[in-house]
Amino acid sequence: MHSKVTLADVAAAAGVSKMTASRAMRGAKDVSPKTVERVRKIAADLGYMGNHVAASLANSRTDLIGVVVPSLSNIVFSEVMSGIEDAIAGTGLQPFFGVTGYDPEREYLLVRQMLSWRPAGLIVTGLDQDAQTRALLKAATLPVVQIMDTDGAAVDLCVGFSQHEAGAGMADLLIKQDRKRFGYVGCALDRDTRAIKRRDGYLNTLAKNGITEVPQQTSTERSSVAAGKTMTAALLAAHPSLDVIYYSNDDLAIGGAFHCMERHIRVPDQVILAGFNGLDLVASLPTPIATTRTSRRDIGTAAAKAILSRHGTKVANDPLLKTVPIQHVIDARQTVTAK
Amino acid sequence: MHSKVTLADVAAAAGVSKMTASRAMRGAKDVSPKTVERVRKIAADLGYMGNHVAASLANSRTDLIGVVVPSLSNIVFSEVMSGIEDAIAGTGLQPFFGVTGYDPEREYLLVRQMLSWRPAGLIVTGLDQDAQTRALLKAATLPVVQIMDTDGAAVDLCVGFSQHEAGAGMADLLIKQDRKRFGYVGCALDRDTRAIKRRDGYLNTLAKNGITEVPQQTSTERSSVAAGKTMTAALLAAHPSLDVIYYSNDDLAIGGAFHCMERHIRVPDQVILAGFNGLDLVASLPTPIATTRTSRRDIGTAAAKAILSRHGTKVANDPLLKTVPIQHVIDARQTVTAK
DNA sequence: GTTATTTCCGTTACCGGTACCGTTGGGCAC
DNA sequence: GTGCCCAACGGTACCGGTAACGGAAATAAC
Repeated sequence: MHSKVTLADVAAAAGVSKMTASRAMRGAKDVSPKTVERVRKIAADLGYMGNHVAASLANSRTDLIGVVVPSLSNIVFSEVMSGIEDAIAGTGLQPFFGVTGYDPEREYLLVRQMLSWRPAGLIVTGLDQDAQTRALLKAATLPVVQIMDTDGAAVDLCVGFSQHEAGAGMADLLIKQDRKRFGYVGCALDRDTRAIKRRDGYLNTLAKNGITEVPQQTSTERSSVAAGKTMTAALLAAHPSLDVIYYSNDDLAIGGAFHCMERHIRVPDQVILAGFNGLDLVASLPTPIATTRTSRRDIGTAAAKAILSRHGTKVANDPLLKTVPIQHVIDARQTVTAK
Repeated sequence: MHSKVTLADVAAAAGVSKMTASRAMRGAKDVSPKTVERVRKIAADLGYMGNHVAASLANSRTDLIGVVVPSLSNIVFSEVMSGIEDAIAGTGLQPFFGVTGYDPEREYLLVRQMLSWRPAGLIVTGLDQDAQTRALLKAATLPVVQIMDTDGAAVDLCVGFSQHEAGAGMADLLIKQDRKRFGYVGCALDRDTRAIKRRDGYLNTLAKNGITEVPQQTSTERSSVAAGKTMTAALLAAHPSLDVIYYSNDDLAIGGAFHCMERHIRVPDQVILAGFNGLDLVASLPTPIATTRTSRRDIGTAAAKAILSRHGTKVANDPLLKTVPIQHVIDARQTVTAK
């Protein structure tokens, strides 16, 4: 039975002490090349497999990195995780994740459970954890990176961009297009705090420009192309004269684009549709829609690197606030300028 | 400093032994309710947080469940992970994942690393691991679930459907539409073994029906809507008379649909576009495209449940092969029949 | 040849919990 | 009061590794 082979067995078979066997397996110093080779050969023959659990307990540090995201059905978070993966590939670190479903209580339990694995670092989405979760994160002696948002106070490290400014920036850009009748479509606004911030930024900026009548179509269901389609239909039915619709994200905006294609509503001549995220997909749409490009992958990579730079360090380094650039575009199909 | 509070500290503060404190915290038997309350109160005051690493070492079993997927940029695997999450939510199990990028060598290293965490179970994508990885999985004394594919021999448990039959089934359905000129567009066929199986099923079935001339447009780049668009353009430029194009997945097919919209090629009258996966998105497309609906979430859920059912069990139960149904449709927009 | 360095390996003491078994004391039957 | 039983708790020995330190043999320095 392979999995019962322990380091002591290997050591015994090789005629060395457990300690030497350990060093040989890890490639540590103070072992002769001959011994290393012999130990490793025997380990392979015996089917020995290291035990991370014991190793982690012994040197009181794991190679785990916890990732807390609100959802997996949103491709954006997959891309963030993908960026994390890229950054830690080859470093021996293992990501493990949990999904909150935008539920603060679940987030709290998740963070607790993760912390009790004593990970090397924690990456959590957003800055709006509730009090108990924040307390937990603050008390933890490990690097914590909050991502995707910079509107608020970070517990430790922070990588993202201002969601409020994202909404405001898109509003500015839309106003410059000389439009008059602005609408809004959003989902999950009861729990997606970042979507709320974007909407607030959007509405505030419109208000500053004297635009206070902004018909909205909202729902608590989760974002999807299908929802975008039906909600656009509803909004335009009630307010046919709208010449701008801002959506809480690209999925909804794509749904809006599909609705307009079917109804032969000219986009963007008659109505500009503006989403958020800059999904790859929107660049291929037959219809030009506006969006805000965000570099999710870079955020994941930067967050993971921030943890890596602290890995092994006992003392806390400089706190970090990294703002990644975003880019507002009226036609998502325009080529991306290399940065 | 919170995180240095150990169970011994709690025990000392509560005036009980470590053992009693341990039992109190876990809600085990043989502790009086009064003591439990007192210990827990003190633990909370001290900010005590359990240590999964030590606990796992002590009782030699973890609550981790490893998930190996080839990619995260494909929404399909996010959905699988989402299904896994659903199944284990509330059970105290923690998923941790790794991404192979369709690279067998990386998969091997990943599986090794995961196994050295002694997880409660392992979920890996596909049946086509290389020899060394298979050996590793076979030797491991834990439930291993291979998902997404049933064409081949499983190491232990298996949840999925026949990729070969999926391709064949779609070919059958397309032939029934009375089409004559079949084409194919695929990406990543150098490494995505499941896509290869679908194509083989497709081509085999066409051949059985006397259709041997099947123009193909392939690429090693990863699937995307953009790739689908350009590859469709290329294929139709070379073979304008095609009246069916089968794609290796929905992303490419959607790109094809977008191309046809822009060029005013009538879909499906002039050409049927058939994808694979049944992404939610395709149901909202203005243009009807064909697809095969697969229940990714169910696969994830079933895989996780299979592991759960063995959790804690020492002996191996019955091996399992669970085939989940798939559904071929010519118009993805048609309503999904409840199962 | 003697002393100062390396090089290489072993001993000891944990890391922070839990399983297992033993012990204590109070309630109850008689 | 004696004996018995069970609830409630404690002592000990690990789980499988690694850090820290120490010591002996081999090499270098003089």
